Amino acid sequence: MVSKEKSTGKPAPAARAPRTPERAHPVTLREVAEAAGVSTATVSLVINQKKNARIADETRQRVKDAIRQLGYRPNALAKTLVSGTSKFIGLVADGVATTPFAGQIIHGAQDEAWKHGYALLIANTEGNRDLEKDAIAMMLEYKVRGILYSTWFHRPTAIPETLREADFVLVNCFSPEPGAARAVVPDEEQGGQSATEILLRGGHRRIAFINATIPAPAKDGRLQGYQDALEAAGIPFDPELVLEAYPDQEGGYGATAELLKRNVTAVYCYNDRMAMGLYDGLRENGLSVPDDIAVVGFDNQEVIAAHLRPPLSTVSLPHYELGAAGVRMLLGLDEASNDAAVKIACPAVERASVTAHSPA
Amino acid sequence: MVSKEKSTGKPAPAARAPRTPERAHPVTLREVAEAAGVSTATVSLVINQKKNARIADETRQRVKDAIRQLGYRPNALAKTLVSGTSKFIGLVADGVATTPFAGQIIHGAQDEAWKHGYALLIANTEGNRDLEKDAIAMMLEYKVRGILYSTWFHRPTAIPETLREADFVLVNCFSPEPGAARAVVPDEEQGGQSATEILLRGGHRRIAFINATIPAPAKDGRLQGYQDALEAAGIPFDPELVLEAYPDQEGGYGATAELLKRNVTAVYCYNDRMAMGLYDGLRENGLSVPDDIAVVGFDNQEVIAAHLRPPLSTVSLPHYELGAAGVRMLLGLDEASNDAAVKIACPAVERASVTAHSPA
DNA sequence: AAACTTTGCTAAAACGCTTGATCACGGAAC
DNA sequence: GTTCCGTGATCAAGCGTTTTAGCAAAGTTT
Repeated sequence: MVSKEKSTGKPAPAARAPRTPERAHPVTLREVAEAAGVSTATVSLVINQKKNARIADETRQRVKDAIRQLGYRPNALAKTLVSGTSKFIGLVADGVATTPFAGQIIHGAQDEAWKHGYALLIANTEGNRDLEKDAIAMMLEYKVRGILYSTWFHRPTAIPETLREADFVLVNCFSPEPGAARAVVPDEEQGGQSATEILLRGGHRRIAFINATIPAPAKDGRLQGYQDALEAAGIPFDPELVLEAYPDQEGGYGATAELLKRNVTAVYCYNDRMAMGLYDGLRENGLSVPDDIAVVGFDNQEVIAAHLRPPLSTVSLPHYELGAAGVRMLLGLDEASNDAAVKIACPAVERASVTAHSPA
Repeated sequence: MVSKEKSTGKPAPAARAPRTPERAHPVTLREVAEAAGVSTATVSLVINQKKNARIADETRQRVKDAIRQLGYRPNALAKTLVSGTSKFIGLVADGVATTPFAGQIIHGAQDEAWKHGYALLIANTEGNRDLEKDAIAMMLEYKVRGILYSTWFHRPTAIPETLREADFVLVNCFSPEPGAARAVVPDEEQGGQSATEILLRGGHRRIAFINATIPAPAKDGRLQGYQDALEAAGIPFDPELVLEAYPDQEGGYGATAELLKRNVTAVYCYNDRMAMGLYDGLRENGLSVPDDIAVVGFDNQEVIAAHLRPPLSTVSLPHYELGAAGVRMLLGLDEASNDAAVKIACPAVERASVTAHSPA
């Protein structure tokens, strides 16, 4: 019974299967053209809805039917070959997943790229310079429109040599050499100011700031913002109220004792993790948030901030926006110069760790 | 002074700039060939190191020099056009960033794809069916080798019609119709068993399980694993010890009172967020972890688990591995059938919330 | 009825690359 | 002095599109 069933006609029910044509080679323009009895040029014109193309309605319909019939999908690769410019944007990240943050950069970049008809090509380098070089090479070979070079925390970065072969934008990082590249970063000063203002609005006057020990743009910026907010409120800056600790849960916890000596009613922590530790420290000292001490953090690390008891007021790092803005800058839709990084606002997120009304 | 400086020769110092040639059109094979004084075929042969190509060493060197000189980058798009098969793998995710988890799937998929010479094309759909359709269409047009369809939490899913036009694998989800598709999911049963075993190894015999209220493969699987572990340890299953609560911090906190009535020495929580809430509840009742009550969670949500006080023992959801395994299945490197989802182990992560030695 | 104009469509080149077929040439074998 | 062979390189077709120039037929002016 295993005879050649070549010319006997298809026995299967799916006589002209529109889907999954046995995973042969994909349907091409030419095949559509043949099916519709026209030239490939005509099919192309129909597909691309060229306005000044003159095609009879009847023909147009015939082509459309053939396309549907065969389940034709245009080959985007071939398209870019002739047009010369691809519709790819590369995103190289030094830690896609090391942190919950990086995902947001991808997300923002992807949404924005999509909006303009671009596809995102991502590469994760985990900070490995060799991988990074390969990743960039790959992107260059795919003739990306440009590359977003991003870091998972805001910092200065050296620009890889090969990156310069492409149009590129730094995201969440910047070059220490001025004028070297376009960049988009979070506005740490404004963020620090907003964080402090949450406390000021709560009626607090003696506000401590637990800063990080490790140097970073965030360290300086967030402090500056704190000072600016105080100044705007007419409160003299007291260096005594600025502590420093390692920016994690342990650091926050460990800073409790020092903090309590300062006799403050409110604390602004460098980040949410420190705030989380501080919560533990305060609790152990029988103090409650926000009644005894109001707390704000920074970063809006959802999993922490939204779920602490009480939920933590904080300031968001605008990772989604950074990704999106990076794409817009790359495509020339947003203003940007090499001379100064564009700063994206860090919006305040108010929760229950600060009471709105003034304390005693 | 705005005269035509066309034929006056380049005044700029960079006479034969090897990098960034004024962002003209990219250097092509032909240009390299001309520079080296050979045919494009020869250049191609040199680049691809064809073994049975006979090229004189002298020529080979000349070509290589020209490539370096001009900063030539092969056009990967053109390459795939002629070879017929692209080097793309698509990843569609319903929540790249909604959760810290999804990033790990991307990461794993990207690393593995990379390893086999593939580039990852990602799309984030936020569960929007229209977006999803567009995303899949885009990937089909880029002639991807296949598509990874992933969800941010383990669940059954309907397979989008267009997805069938490609080779695909479900990642972190599965089709309710048996035999419909290859899939890779976390091994919830084993995970639940491992979580329970951590407590058993700690010497505990009366172990509560706070399960989720919302139905999910995880709910059933994690319970099953708990029962399996007890049975293996010769401990009769007591339904009284299984509570249910909404799987978040509030739920865990709210379950404290009920839990304390059960008179247990250990608790296994459906997830880390519940454990986080439970910590608060226990603390309010003057109980300490792990001395009074040992706790394990599930998910290994780093930001929580590693930073609670004490750090939480838990079980990892293998998102990275899911992404990587998905790619391997797609490429046919791992065994896989349509009949049953491949399960990836959820490794235990022991921290300080369970003491190793037996309690009173 | 001759001269244009419009309409509907196609031929063919081009995009950057790979690859099987082919060729010229010098040396070895007969 | 043919014939054969190995070496080193080129030719040319083809991958799936887009796009410009152009052609034939039909319609519109004079």
